[in-house]
Amino acid sequence: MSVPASPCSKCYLRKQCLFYRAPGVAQGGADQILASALTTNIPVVQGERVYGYGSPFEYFYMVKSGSVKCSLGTSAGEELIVDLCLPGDIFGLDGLNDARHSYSAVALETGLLCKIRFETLERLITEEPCILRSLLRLMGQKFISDLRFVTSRMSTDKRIAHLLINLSKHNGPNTLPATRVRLPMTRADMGNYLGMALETVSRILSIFQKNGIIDVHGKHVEILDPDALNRIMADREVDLSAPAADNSAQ
Amino acid sequence: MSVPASPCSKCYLRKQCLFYRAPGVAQGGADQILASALTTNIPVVQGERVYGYGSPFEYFYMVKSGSVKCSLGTSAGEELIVDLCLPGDIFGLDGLNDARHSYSAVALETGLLCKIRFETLERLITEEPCILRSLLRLMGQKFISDLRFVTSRMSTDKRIAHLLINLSKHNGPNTLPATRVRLPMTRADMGNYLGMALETVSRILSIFQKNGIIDVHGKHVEILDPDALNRIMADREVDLSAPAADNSAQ
DNA sequence: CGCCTGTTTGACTCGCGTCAATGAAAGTGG
DNA sequence: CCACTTTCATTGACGCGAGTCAAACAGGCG
Repeated sequence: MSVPASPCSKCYLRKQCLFYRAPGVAQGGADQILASALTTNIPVVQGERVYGYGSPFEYFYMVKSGSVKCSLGTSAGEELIVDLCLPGDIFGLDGLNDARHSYSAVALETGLLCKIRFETLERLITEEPCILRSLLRLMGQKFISDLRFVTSRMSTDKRIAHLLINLSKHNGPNTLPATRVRLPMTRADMGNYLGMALETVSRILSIFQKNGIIDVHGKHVEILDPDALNRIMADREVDLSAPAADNSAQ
Repeated sequence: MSVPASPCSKCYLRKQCLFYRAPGVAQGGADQILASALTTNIPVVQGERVYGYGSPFEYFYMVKSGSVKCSLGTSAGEELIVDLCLPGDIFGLDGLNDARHSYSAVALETGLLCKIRFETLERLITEEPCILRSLLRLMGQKFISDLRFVTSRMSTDKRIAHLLINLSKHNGPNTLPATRVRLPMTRADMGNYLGMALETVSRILSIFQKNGIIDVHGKHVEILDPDALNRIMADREVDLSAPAADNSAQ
């Protein structure tokens, strides 16, 4: 083909990328569509706001590296983090119901984003119906997030276990091994996201550490006993009262 | 026109109906599209399951009268009500991410539903792009539900106030006045939906009643002091310790 | 009339939020 | 390179909101 290779054809996330893996689109065709519509590798630094509440809705974004929090603001000035976006995740869908964003999106870590203009995507959908399927499936995924169940039903230790397991599952082959997790956010943000006080986050991480389940150093967590984490999350009895590891030499 | 009038042209919900009010579609055209695609006035009785977890995804539904709860099941057999659908609301979008529903939908009250086959809707989108806008806006609305904020940040009395206000706002001109609310669900379901114990629901309703804010009789609630409800929700100090009304004769 | 489901109310307990103080780490300027 | 400031994290003490357990009550239905 005489079409120039899209920048996505070598992206390490291409297998999980919404736009790239649109089912039913021949790869060459998808590349062509992408090359014309996507803006790739947009750098963002930690704390940078990608968009704010009420700002005009123009793009869908994807996290290529780093992480992004999407949060909802209140009249009292508090925030509620409603979505945590890691590499491969999409955000920006909160602008769909009117022409403005109802969340704000802030980079938790320095990284790279890709984006596609919504109008372009709409046009592409009418030209290539299978993209609609992809988009709807993607939105469906965001819908059935179990976060609401986690925050409204699970005890605080279960919530932390849940988050740790989720983060470790998110580690791809190109990143850390599944037993090493980098917490992308502060304790305050974790608490906000999980619906608990930041002190509780810290306390539970300490308890897990005392029991030899994990090893915490700031934002870096080593999962020593994944089974224990799973047991905690699965509601089976786990004794979190007595230290299990011989940390006495410390 | 020789096209027969669609059953929707006289529906009392037509102004808020997703399919009917698709913007940019000439009314006659919309009617025609609807007549061919919608199944209207499907009766459901209280407790009837419209679809269950894992059942094949075929339709989008709309509540015409009555109410429907959408809930997520857990391995332990509990349920979590994630959506409460009142007349004019859409449900069924939980089937979008794969070909099966991830929620179950159960009628809370006897009423009528309308439905549209998803495949048909997909085809209509490619023929009439403005329907895509409608659908996406609708999905966007579901996204930015503030329920997560309510359940994870507000105290239990605020949550109840929030629900009562929402229900009263939902009363259309054809239904009850804004000061009269019919609770569509049991205390247990309310608690489940709002993330609290059913006893707490009952207790708070009683407290509101003692303070002369509402008058409760089973599922029927008369809002005596809407301002007080709004103040409770808005975090301003409201004294809920002493009875304000002269109910001593009771 | 008794059964069953749903509601109300009380008593008790405890998980976790709040307040507070200290410690560690990271950024800032001279 | 080292003081200073600021942000972030940890740990303890304390109290309250709300869950759990339990019992009595109301209403609907066969």
